Amino acid sequence: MGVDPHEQPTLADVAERAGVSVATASRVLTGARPVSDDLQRKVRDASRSLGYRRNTVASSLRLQRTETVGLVLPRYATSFLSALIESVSTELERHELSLVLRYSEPDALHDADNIVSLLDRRVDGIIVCPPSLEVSRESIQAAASVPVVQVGRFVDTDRSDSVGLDEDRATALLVTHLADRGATSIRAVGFDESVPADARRLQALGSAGAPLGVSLAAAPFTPAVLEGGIRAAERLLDEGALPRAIVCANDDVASGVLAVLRMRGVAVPGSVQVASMLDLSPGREDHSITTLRHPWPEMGREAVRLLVDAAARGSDDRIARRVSLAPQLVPGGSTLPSPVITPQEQSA
Amino acid sequence: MGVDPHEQPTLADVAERAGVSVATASRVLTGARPVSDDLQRKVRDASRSLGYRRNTVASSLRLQRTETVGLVLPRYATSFLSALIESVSTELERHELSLVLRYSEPDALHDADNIVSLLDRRVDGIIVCPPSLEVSRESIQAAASVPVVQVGRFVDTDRSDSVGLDEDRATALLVTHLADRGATSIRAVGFDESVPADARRLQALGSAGAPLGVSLAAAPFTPAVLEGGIRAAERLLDEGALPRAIVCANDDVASGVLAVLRMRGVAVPGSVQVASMLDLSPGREDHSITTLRHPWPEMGREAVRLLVDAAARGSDDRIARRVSLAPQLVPGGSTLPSPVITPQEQSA
DNA sequence: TTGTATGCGTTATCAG
DNA sequence: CTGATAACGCATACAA
Repeated sequence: MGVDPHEQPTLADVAERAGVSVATASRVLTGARPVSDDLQRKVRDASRSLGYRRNTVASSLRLQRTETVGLVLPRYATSFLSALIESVSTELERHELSLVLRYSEPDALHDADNIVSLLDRRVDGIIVCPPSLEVSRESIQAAASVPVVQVGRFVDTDRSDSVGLDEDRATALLVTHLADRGATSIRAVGFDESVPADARRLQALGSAGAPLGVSLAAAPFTPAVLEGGIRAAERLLDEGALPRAIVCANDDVASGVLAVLRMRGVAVPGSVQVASMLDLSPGREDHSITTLRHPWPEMGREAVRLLVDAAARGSDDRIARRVSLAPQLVPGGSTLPSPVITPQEQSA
Repeated sequence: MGVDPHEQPTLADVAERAGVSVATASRVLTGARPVSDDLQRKVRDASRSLGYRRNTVASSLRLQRTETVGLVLPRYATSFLSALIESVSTELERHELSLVLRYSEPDALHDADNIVSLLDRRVDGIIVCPPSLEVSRESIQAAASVPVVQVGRFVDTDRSDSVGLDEDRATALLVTHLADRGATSIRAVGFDESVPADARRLQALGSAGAPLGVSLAAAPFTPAVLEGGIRAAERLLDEGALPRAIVCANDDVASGVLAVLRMRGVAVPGSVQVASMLDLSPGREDHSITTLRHPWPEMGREAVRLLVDAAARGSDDRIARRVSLAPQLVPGGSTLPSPVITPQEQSA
């Protein structure tokens, strides 16, 4: 049993060196049970001088716990999610937990495979950002043996906690921002009414505007990309009836709209204000467009919090908890800097 | 030994059900050694009917191999790196390897801690994007027990492979692009000559331009952010001596420069062309600025390739390999669409 | 407080 | 080809 310098020393090596049993060495190093000061010191010295490091694999096998959490993300939204990855990672670190990351294709089977494979690794919990609704239902069922929390969307399951976005509140935030700045009519660009999520957003825009006296109309659908914004803006200009505000599906659409309006000499935000409902580059600090930013860092933190809590509580009384977070309104140069003073207020 | 439905079945359960020894069950499931067709079928049936899944923790302990690799990223560059994370993850998946992710602070001790902690988890290899040069030297020494590959920067170590960027080639690409489009003078904005990396880039700009008859001058340093670009452009305009081309440290600086030039009525790219040396939002397809994009996906792939290869070769004859990748020139609206026809060419 | 012995779930060695 | 058994490295029940 020569001490090969390239092999990691084991607890047995430490114990031998310290002249104690492995049990004692273990107890000193884990702090699980009281050990006399004398042996305590001997073990620590031995450990240090050998450069001992606990083998977490063996430890995991024994403890039936890996101190590891799996994070499953949809592949095709990667850049949005880097903030989420980082916050989850940071928050896990605070709990001495490791993060194993996995991407899922927009495909049910692969998604479930992913979770199963994470379970094979005996992760202590899973955070999943569901790529689609029906896909994940079964995946999450599959993971019933460990706590799961969903983040980013709500999926109809009563076996897992979830943290999502309060989209209606987000919409109201944006509409109020525009109304405060004098907008009396909104045109929505880049929304597809036949897609449930978009339909819901349009609906929310409408209901938020109504009490404020803001009318809403959806522009004919164009794709939610730069070119879509350009086409929509051109059509709007040709029709000749510009609204006081344009709300776009995301930043790219808004960029397109903005470019066309300015090129054609329309003052933005002077005569028309433009805003986006989805910030596409959360890492950047480019305030050219007023937009709604998902609170990814907070969502990550919250997800970890739920997970750790669920793990601590054990599997009894598993009641699904839903946490809603409001997005952040990031004011930019495409809407007016400060509220317009209305005539009523002036006379007051 | 009641079969608790909530406990994962073990190999022993499968063996019992199939009426064979655990050894045989293991052989069937791993395919390590030949087993008679009859027993093979029995074991598979038993495994399937029990929903058996191999416990990779136990497997790892036995095999002294976790099929896991660690990825260490600097925290404060997160959004740039999401493309790297994804490509590394995807490529690892092809090799049935799991990714455990960790962020490092710009701080030597923490960086080393990170690697040690990964080693405690017995990862089979480590990919690290070094936050700073001297920091990582020791960290990488610490990881001598497993293969390490550095990605994104070259650190002077002859014990690890690395994949980096061919910055000089990148610079030449950009300068040629500008020269082809009629630029005869370049002003560099947002570079700090006292920072070695920036000094090197300026030098590269100069050497690339010289043979093409392009002169280079650095503008007085302003920070490499939007405001820095704005201030630099204003100063340039006040001096009254505009160059034919402006090369900025990154996209943000370029945005600032662009905004000021256009606001003050300077035609871009008509009279002045503007380019950036660092694409800040690789996820986006916004072609408003000509820029250089790091080939993150390719770098990730290459890093995994090196790692897997190193692991296969074992620790003998560890000669450090360096692979350099050229960045991609992404043409945008801030430089001319196609090369200018020079007088010589016209007369030819 | 300390030591002995056992098991976590797999895989590999060694006989048969 | 198959089976019994010994590790892998650690943590704990139990005995002292």
